[in-house]
Amino acid sequence: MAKRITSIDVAVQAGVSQSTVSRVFSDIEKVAPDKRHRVLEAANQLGYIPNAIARSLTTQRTNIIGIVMANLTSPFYPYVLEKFLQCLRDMEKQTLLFTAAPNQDIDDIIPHIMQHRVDALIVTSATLSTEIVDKCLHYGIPVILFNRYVLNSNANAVCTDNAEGGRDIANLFLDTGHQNIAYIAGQSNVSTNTDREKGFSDRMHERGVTEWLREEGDFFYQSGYDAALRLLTRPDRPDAIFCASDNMALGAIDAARYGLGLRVPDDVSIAGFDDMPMASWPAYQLTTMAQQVDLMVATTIDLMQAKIEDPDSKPVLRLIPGRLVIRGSVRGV
Amino acid sequence: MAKRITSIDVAVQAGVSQSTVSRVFSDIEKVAPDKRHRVLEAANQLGYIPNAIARSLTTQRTNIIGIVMANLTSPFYPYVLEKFLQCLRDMEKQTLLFTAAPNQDIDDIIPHIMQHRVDALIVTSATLSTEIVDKCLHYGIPVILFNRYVLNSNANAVCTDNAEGGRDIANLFLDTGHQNIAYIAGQSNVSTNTDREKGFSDRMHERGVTEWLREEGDFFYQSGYDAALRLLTRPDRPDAIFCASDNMALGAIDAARYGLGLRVPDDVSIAGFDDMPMASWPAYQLTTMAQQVDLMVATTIDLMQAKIEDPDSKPVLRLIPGRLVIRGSVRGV
DNA sequence: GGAAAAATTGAATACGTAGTCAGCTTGTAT
DNA sequence: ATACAAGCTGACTACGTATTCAATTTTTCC
Repeated sequence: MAKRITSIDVAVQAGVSQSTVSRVFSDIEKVAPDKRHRVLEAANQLGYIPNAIARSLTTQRTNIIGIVMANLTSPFYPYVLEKFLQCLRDMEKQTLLFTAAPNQDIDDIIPHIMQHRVDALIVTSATLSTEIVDKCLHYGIPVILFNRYVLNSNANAVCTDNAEGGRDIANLFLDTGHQNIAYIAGQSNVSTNTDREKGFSDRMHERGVTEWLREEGDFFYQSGYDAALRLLTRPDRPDAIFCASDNMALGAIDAARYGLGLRVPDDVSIAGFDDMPMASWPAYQLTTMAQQVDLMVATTIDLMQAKIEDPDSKPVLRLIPGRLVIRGSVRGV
Repeated sequence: MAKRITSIDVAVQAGVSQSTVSRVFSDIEKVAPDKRHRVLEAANQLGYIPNAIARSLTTQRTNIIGIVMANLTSPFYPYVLEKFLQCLRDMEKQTLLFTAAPNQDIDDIIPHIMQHRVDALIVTSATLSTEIVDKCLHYGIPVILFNRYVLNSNANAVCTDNAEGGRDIANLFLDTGHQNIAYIAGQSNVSTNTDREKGFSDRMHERGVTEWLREEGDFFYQSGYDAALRLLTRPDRPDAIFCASDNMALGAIDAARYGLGLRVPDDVSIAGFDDMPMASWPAYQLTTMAQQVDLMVATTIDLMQAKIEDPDSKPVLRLIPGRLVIRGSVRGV
């Protein structure tokens, strides 16, 4: 393993000072064309690659963005991650990715992240305590929550308008004349679930429906499958099920079809939430409330940039409307 | 935004030297219990968090592993990524994640990665040129290819035994009496495809079959759907299709069922490769050659560790056998 | 041609930590 | 009581770059 080449080596080789080499590579200050050329030549010859570590130490910027994720196994989040990676790559930022261990509190991994002095932290699918957010901000690390929000927190947040989405699905089922509607919840302590359920419930009440069936899952396929089995084997079988996630909706469809031999949507209508790629597959044709991921990601990046540039800006919650995507899993549309 | 707290601030507060603070946090050298206590107290009081950047600069280690991925949208790789993240987290390593832009050569992003002086680089779903691998090694950055290999390269590689898997699928179809077998290829310049196809072809020849149908896809769902449509609308309709990926196999199943009203496996048997989570869903019940992801990831990490500890160790290619998972999409088993 | 302005350059220093080395303290064996 | 070892501790420096400031060179404009 060879000696590591530093800017000083390049400087010596090119017959200039280390400052000049630095200037050539930071590309901001002016350097005379001939010297620039000599430096680049020397750098190329020696195989010099600037050391981002050392650079970060002096500039107090790492150009690294931390992303906290869970649930990489659900197909929705990989798509989100991919979008973030694309955006950040286009901005010449690097991405440090973190997941929490199954029973690990997200708050506990934040100090690890902070050691690396990321320029900002994007948190998806997990909620941070107000204290830890404030701690990050105190250290000058902006925090942006994606698809989560915490009231009275100092973190920026970008979120689908889950309540509105829930209302829309209630409307959809009622408009198409469904009589016996059920809801399959995700984990009931997660805001994405509670908001969707709240919107759904409110609209149901507004339109005069006061009772409906409810089962609880965990956002994943299997729980949707199981919950749907429970619902659809009842004597008062529902004719429509709103699932708090596409994952569960796909499980519900499979439960209806393969578990019980029912037809979707003839025997039971099923709607989901997210619009993950599989929702459009011929096998499912899931009618669902799409999250506008591209827009959400872009908004998140914008908020992040704004907060990096003006750390004192007030925290913002941006609600992004969902888009109802009508496919074939709800009858009567 | 407050002043950044450094080890010197802690040292002053605790009435010790900066060295001692460093020793307390690097946790290797001995420090008298009372001083250690005073340091920790002071650190806690001031909200001190060690600066990993500065640490990396002196230790010449970042504790960061780079991972290069493409195809996060195919459900197989998120699972792989999740496993890597778990393993690395357990080792107290951080993960810097990179994806290539659609038409970007992986070789071009390596310099960006090297700037950050990652301790090692894991490359999945992309192939590196021999030159760039050597460049990484020259800089002391071990490279481990995951599910890819390059002959005569100096990179370590961990790979499913794709050829053996292809042979096994050929055996499966022939043993169960299929007469007219087809193959749907992934991109034909990717080793995962060519190896699977080579194994499949060889075994077919060995067992006296010299001709079969072939279509080409790109490993993704839609291409499997389209290719299966082409195959299954032929007058000499195949009674078995081996798809080079589960993704395409699911597309093929949907094409058969929803595109053409055929039954799987009664009218056509379909086998895949990967065993991604959806393969086990009731809707598909896909018989497939499973890649032993956990074992592959663990092996990759092992090779990485070994190479970090002994940079001069010879490059190794580890073939991990696949496991045939029999479900319901192939008849006669 | 000369003065002033602009552009370029290099020396020196800061960034925050780890680790070396020498000195100090304490304990131990003689 | 003395010599010696062992255990701690602190001063100092390296890590590789960006950046400030002053010095130098070049350009511009009368």
